[in-house]
Amino acid sequence: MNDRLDLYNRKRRFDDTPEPAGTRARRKPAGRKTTRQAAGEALSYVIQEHDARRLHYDFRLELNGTLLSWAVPKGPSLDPSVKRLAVHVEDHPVEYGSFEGEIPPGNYGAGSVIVWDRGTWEPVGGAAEAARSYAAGKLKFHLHGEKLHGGWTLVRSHMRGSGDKEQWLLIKERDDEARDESDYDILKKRPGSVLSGSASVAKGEKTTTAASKTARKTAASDAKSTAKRGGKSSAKAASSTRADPRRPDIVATRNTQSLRELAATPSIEGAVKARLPTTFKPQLATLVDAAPPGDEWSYEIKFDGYRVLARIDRDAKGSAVKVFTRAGNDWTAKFSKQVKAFEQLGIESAWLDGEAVVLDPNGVPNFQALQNAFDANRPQDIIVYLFDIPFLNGYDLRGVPLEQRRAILHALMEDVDDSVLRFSNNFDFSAEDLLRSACDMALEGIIGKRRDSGYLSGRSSTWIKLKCRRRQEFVIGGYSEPSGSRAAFGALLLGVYDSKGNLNYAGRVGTGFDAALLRSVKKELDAHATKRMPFAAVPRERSRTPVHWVEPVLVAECNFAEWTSDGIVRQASFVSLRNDKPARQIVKETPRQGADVQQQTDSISDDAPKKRAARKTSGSNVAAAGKTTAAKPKTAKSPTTAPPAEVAGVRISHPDRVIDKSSGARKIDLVQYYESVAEWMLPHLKDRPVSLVRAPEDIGGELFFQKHSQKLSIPNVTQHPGLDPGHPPLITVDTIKALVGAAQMGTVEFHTWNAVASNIEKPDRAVFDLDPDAALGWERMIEAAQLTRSLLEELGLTSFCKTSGGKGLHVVVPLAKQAGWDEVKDFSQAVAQHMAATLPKYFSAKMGAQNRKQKIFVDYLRNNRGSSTVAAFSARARPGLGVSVPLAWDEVAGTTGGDQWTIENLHERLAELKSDPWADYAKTRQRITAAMKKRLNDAQ
DNA sequence: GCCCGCA
DNA sequence: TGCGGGCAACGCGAT
DNA sequence: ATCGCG
Ligand SMILES: [Mn+2]
Ligand SMILES: [Mn+2]
Repeated sequence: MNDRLDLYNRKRRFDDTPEPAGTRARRKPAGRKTTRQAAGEALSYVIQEHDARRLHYDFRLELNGTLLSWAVPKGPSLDPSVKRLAVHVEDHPVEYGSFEGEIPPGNYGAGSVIVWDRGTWEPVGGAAEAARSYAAGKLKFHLHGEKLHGGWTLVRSHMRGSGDKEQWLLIKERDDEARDESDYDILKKRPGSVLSGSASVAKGEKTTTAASKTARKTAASDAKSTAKRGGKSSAKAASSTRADPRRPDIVATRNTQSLRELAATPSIEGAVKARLPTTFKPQLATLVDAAPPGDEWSYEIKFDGYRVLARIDRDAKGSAVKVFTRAGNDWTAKFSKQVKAFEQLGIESAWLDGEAVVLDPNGVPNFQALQNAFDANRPQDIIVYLFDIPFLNGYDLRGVPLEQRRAILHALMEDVDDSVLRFSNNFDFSAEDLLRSACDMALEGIIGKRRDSGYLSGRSSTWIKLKCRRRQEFVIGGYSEPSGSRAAFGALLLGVYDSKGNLNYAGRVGTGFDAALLRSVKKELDAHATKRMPFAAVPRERSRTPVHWVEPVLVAECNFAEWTSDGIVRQASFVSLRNDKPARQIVKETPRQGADVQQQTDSISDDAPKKRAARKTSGSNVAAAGKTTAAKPKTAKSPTTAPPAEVAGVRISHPDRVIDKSSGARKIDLVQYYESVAEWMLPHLKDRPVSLVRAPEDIGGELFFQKHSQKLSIPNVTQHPGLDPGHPPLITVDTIKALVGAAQMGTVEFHTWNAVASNIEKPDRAVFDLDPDAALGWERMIEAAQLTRSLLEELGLTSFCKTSGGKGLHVVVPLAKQAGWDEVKDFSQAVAQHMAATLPKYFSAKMGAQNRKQKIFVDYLRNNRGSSTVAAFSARARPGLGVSVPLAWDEVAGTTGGDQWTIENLHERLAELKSDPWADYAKTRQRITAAMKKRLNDAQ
């Protein structure tokens, strides 16, 4: 039986998509040949470019009446040295090979499909042999397509892809058709469809695939062509049509040349002679949910990037150009390429305002890519879009209308190197149209600015931002009980079906309802109440209130900010119940990717990457006099603590709340524990960025991980803006007040980075986190720690041991702040791998439970930049509230478990200690040497 | 635990 | 006023 | 290509 097409047919709804329905592979209309090869006909070959969730190329070869298919994420390469991953996917009907068009949202594989190449293929050894080769996992063949020719190999790798997908590799054979990837990228050189007129290649027109896919519908692209047609400068065009007639506009009427002359001494109306300030605060946009009426606004695309201010001053001693973040951090060093371009603007002095972005392969600004570019120190990948010029050549232009400032800026940028510096255009469309286009293109939103406004530092209403919200239907699978005075229910539990028919949990929505809606929705919920949990897997969240299930038949339309990578919606807001669509058809809709923003718009701005907390370094240094200074060990529980209490000068709310049911420990006990160990603990926290595990209710309830300062919520912690680009400041806990303050805020665990804030790129320690298979006895852990120590010692490194407070031990290696993150990480990986290689019965260097059966996982991954490990003396949010405790090596053998000490009993140990078991830690001066690396290398 | 957005 | 949601992100390894 | 884990 040939059932290979069943899956394909099941995944699609044929009444709803323009794709061909598969006829049975072998059952054909009368008169048609049984199979092509039987008749000696050539076998067809096709590559379809499929712009689905992920852009990929479907590589298909006809054999035995169907199309064998692989998804090749990166497409084919003519370079024999380049292997391209090809994920084996289900067979497709032969007819599908000529399909080109849109697969509507909601259908499997939604997105656009074009036939990128087609022709015939010829298996080496003939068709009969091909079936065997295919089964054996190695196909050699020749292609006769319009784009691809010559010999190719598809080989099944030993690797396995996700699901039950086989991983194959697509490789060009060495022959006359082969080309070096670096000198000929066929995907770039021959984009587009080989069918019909959309083959831009035919005309030799250079078009990116993303642009060709989306250009047709975006207002932005129209904007560009309009601007292009209208003249050299769209900014100029804009101002000439929009200038306020009451104010004679000396800028609007000028051409570029004339504007540049004007720029040399911009003493125009509104400009004031002024010295160039040394610091400058940017103007920020206010979030609004609807565009204001009227045409006084011009719009720009909101970039998902990082706000930068450039200061140019040729009179300055030192370098003329400096680049600052919004918070005023000097990031000049990260923008070496851009600095050169700034120098070439021919400006004497200025403040320039813009946004740094990295465009992803689709031409969409991508914040993650930007971070990567910073991390990898690749300034050449970064493009700075400039949109304003508040100071120029001795004049303060903040009083000059926006349009005129921008016209001058644009003129100045006429000849700039646009690979690193660009002018960000504006669009004179209706905000609605532009926003829709922007959202279509998976951009974040748009920025509106009053045409006639001056430049106002800080948050203001003359700049606004309109954000894209996603919107789609969800299946309601349950609801949580209301709390307080809320009626009916708290939130709806949402789900979407996947292609296999599983209803996957997709988060919850608890807002957007008014009282009437709550009531009417509840009525529906009650009508469909069930004991049966409808999701494929129980949602793994911990709900604040109990949940109830309903049959998965109700459909809720919601809007939301975005999907998380876990398939959960963020910031969902209820819109309405829908009964026009069967629940079974509700699937995750993915926004269309693509749209080369750079080509289509040249546009830009935004106020800042992500929300960033307001600046504040709180007065943690104001030492509270007397009683609360040094930790006076207050070990025992306070017998009766009348709420609210005060500890170390910090008010403690709900002191008597039980936070650990298993031990009965109360919030005040944890707070007092931290107060009592502050003296011991603070040296481990000081100046070290910290992530917090917080449990505001109790450790059995909702836990969350906090890496950045949340607005100003935790009192007394120190904030470090700029260390983690694009995020609110990182936090350090440097004082007892901060420590207790954090505990007051529900912090249970403190996890520290392997570097200090003052030298964030140079880790000062490496950590080996020994994680045991649950089945192993503690002796094995002791032995493992000692073996780890021996190896390190052998290499010449002194190490220190502490309990984890949970199940294992940590071995910590102090290092001089010398090597970078990568080097330390690579070294620690080498150590872990060496251990796994020499004692494979004892150690594994691979994470994952199945790699650790009867073994101990040497977790070196804690040594990544931004990773953290639970700090010494931190409690753990687990039953019993274990504590991570530093040990002398000669004590290790006598330990009984990773959670041997708890917030309850640690004081006993501390009271008995004669000296700090880690007394030598601070004195240890050592670094990773080439010799050490070599020994590890040679050994393995 | 607290800030924010929404009713 | 009171409620609910957010409060990390990234590498690794499996399938 | 995507999921789950830590
Ligand atoms: Mn596909
Ligand atoms: Mn561990």
